[in-house]
Amino acid sequence: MKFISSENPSASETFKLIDEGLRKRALVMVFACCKATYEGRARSRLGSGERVIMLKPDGAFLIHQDRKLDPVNWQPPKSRSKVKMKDGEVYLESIRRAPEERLEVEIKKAHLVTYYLAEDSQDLEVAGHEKDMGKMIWKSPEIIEKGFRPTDKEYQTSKGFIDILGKDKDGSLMILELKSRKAGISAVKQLRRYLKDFEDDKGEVRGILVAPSVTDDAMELLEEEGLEFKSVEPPRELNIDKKVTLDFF
Amino acid sequence: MKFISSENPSASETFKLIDEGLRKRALVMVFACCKATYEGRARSRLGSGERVIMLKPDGAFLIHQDRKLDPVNWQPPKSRSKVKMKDGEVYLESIRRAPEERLEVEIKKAHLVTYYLAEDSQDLEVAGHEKDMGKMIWKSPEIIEKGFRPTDKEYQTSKGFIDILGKDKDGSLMILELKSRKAGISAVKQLRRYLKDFEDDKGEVRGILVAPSVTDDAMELLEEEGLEFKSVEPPRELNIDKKVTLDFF
DNA sequence: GAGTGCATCTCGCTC
DNA sequence: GAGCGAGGTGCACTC
Repeated sequence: MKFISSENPSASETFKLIDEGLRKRALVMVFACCKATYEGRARSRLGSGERVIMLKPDGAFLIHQDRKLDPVNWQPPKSRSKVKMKDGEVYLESIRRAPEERLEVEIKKAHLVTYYLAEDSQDLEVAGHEKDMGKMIWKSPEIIEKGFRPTDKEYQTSKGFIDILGKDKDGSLMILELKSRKAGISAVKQLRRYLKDFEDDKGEVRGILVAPSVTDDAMELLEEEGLEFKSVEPPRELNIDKKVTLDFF
Repeated sequence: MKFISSENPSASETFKLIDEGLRKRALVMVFACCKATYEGRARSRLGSGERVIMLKPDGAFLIHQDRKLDPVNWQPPKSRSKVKMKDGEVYLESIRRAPEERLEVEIKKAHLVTYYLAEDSQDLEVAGHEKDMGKMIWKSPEIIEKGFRPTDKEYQTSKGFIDILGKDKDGSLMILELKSRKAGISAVKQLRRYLKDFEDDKGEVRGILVAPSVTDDAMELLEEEGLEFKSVEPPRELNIDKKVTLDFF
């Protein structure tokens, strides 16, 4: 028994099915004409229309319209969902604490109510973000240049964390700012700020922006500031043995 | 006829229903055991498990697990969704251009396939973000202090945009940095950077962080830097006449 | 189409 | 629990 579904249920059937789904910690889906109000970090109101409502067993609550990728209203996991009947109408309520937030949905007419007992133990494997780049460079510093020796990662300064700190073959300090996608002007500014923390140092200090590419403005500013750019693609292998790579970074 | 639904459909029924839903520009929902691979800005792989798949008429594509608020895999609106049959199995494919991204889903077993013809003309009304604060202060500058006269909004500097620029009752320049939620240390750093652009000015320049509250570190840094904090809650009225307020900001 | 910055960002990590 | 930074961020807006 993977799911229970009811087409065009009455209000009391709707209530019963949602309540059952919540108690069984199922994934509840409701296609209905509804209204919603939200009050918390902001405040919002959504007039009547037909939407898909999703209540997940971890407390996540989503209302999806027929457009956009993001839900129009939502509550994050660990929120507490309830279903209620009042004056013959079904209401959904989701409350979050810290910050205090409240989402209320008035179901005018439910078209289809379903709950699923979804079995899913798989987690997503992803590759290609900044952390992977860091691991790769830490393991194979010659990607940056011959003779580069990284000494620190996530090195704390008064301006923030330097992704990778190291020395070149001549012993000059190298500050690496990593971006997994095209780097913009803000990445250059960030790098520039880190360099200021080292400008009193005796030896030369080099600042290198490491990214697959840069915007034109960013490249311009790099040259103005005497900073360098090294084109590096983030690694995209999914078959990495995680135990090994975690030791590296 | 609001929706068409089929319980435990065969592969060919699954294909037919999804194809029909896509052609009718309906909101298609599939509860199924599936696998997914994504390749684009990053790369990902998701092993077999039971999930809810949503295909919206605007091209948005979402795969939701029974946990988290965010979809585990997705494609944004304007992507092109297709359904295919290969070796007796149903595949979903969504392709986006610029950046080139591809999501493929292999449906091992569909439990419930539905498509909805959702009628929803309502848009969300929200209040309580930074822009609302800006409007409010522009309209009622005395919120900041008696005698404050704002002169510019979104004022461009080499360091970025200053939210509101103005003068106090003595003619000193005032730089306002707005945050609609608790401001952290980064907001203070941002304000400090803007001030540097005016430090050569003759008269006094005041920097004011305007937010409902600040973190302790942020308050500390404000005091160190001789900057000010003004506690202001973002407005939360939903009944604003948009035509009027748009003229103000 | 690219760049910039806000968001009820979410999510994961660290302290 | 709070703070900080990355993200396939999405999204609206400007240029």
